[in-house]
Amino acid sequence: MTGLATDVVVFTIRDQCLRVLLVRRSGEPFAGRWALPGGMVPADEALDDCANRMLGEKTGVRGVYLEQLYSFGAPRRDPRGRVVSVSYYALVPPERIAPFADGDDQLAWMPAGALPELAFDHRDIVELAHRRLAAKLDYSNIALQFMGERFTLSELQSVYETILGEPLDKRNFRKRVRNLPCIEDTGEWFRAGKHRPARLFRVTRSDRVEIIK
Amino acid sequence: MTGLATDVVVFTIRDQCLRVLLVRRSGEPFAGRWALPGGMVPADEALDDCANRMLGEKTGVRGVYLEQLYSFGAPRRDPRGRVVSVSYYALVPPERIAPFADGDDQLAWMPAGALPELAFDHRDIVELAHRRLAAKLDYSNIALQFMGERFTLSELQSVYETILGEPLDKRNFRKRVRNLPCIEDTGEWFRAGKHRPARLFRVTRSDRVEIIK
DNA sequence: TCAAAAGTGTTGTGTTTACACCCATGA
DNA sequence: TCATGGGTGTAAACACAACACTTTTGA
Repeated sequence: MTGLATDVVVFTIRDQCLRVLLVRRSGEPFAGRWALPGGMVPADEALDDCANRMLGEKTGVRGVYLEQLYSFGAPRRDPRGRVVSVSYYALVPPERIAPFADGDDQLAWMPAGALPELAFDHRDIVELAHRRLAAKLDYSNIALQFMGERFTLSELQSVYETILGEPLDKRNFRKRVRNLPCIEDTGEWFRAGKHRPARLFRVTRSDRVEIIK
Repeated sequence: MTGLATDVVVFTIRDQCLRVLLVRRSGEPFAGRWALPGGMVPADEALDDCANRMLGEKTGVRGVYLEQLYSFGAPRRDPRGRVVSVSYYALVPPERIAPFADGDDQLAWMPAGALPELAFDHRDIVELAHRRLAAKLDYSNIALQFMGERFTLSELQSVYETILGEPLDKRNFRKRVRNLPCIEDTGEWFRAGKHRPARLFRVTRSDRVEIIK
C-alpha cells in the first residue's frame, strides 16, 4: 500500500519578486529543511479539497486560484517508503496574505529563483510550477489572479515581467491588455509619489482564468 | 491508506477515426463494462514505468509517446474504497499494433467519439486526454507520433483532421508542415490507386515531441 | 479519356513588433 | 524646474486565411 500526499506551490509576488511559501520541517526526514506546505490525503477527502485545505491552513486564504500540476511518484522520493505526491500550485494576491505571527521562523516566502535546498523532490515541483505559470501567461489571463481589487497597468506589467524574467514593451503591453474583456477602467486614479497618477483597473465579472487568443 | 492506480488512454488512428484501447472488465466492480487498461501501482515501481508496463502488457508496444495526464481522486470514484488514479495517455502508430488474438472480445479499439458506457470515471479521463491531444496539435509536433516510418502529407493531414474533427486547407497545411525541421522528404514515392503518386516523408533525427511556434 | 488524389502561389487581412516623446505630479 | 513614472500612435514585418487549377497515374 502506498501513501498519498498533496504538496502545494503557493506563489505570490512581493518586491517585484515571485515568491513561494515554504514551511520548515520539524520532524524527520529532512528535519530543519524547508519544504512545500502539504501532507497526507485523508481517505475521504478529494484531492482538490485537500490541496485547498493545506493552502488555507498555512495562509488563511481560501478561494484563490488552485490548479493540479503533476503527480510525483519515484519510489524512493520519500525515504520512509512509497509516497506519491499529487502537486498543485496556487496564486495569491499579496494583499490577501496575512502577516506571519511575530517571530514565526517556520514559514517563509522565498524567491522562486533563489530557493534554499528543499526537502524531498520539492525543488523539481517548484520548477515545474514556475514553468507552467510562465507558459500560461502567454495564452491566458492567469496573471490577473495576482491582482488585488484595483490595480494599475504598470503593476500588472510588473507581474508579467517578474514571472517571465524579462522586460516587456510598455505600449504593446497596454494595447494587448486593454483589449481584454475581463478588465475595465474604474475611472479612479491612484496617486503615489511625485508623478502623474495612474488609472485604476479592476477585473470584471468572473475573475475566472480564461484562455485568450 | 489509499490505493494507487494508473490508467492509460491509448490512442491510435485507424479508418480515419481516433480510437481508444479498451479492456472488458471480468471482475467486480463494473464486471462486463469496458474500461481503460490500468491497474494498481506496485510499491517499488515509478508511475511512468507502471504506465509503460500497462501499455506494453495490453498492446505489446514499447517506447511510444506517453505523457502523464491528470490524477483523479474523488473519494467515491471506486466503489470498493479510495483509489487515486494517475492517468496517462499514449499515442501508437497503427502499424505498431499487434492484431488481437482470434476471437479476443476482451480488448477493443473503440472510436473516441462514440464510446460505450465505461467503468469508473474513465469517460472523463478519455475526454480530458482527447482535449489535451487536440490542444497540442496546435503548438507542437505531437501528431508525428502517429506516423509510421514513412508517410505522405495527405496521411498526416488526415491525422490532424481526425483529431480536430474538422477539415483543414490543403495548401496552408502543407506550407506549415513542410517548414518543420523535423520532417524531411525521402525522395521516394508512394503509389496507391489510379492517381498521381505521393511523396514520402520521414521524421528526422529525434522523433521527440517539440513545441513549435 | 476519365476519375481520383497529388501538388502548387498569390493576395489580402490582421497581428505583432519596434520605437520616442509628452504629461501630470510632488518635491 | 526637475525628477519620476504615466500615458500615448504609427509604420514595417510577419503570420494567417482564403482561394482554384494543373499534374500524374491506372483503369
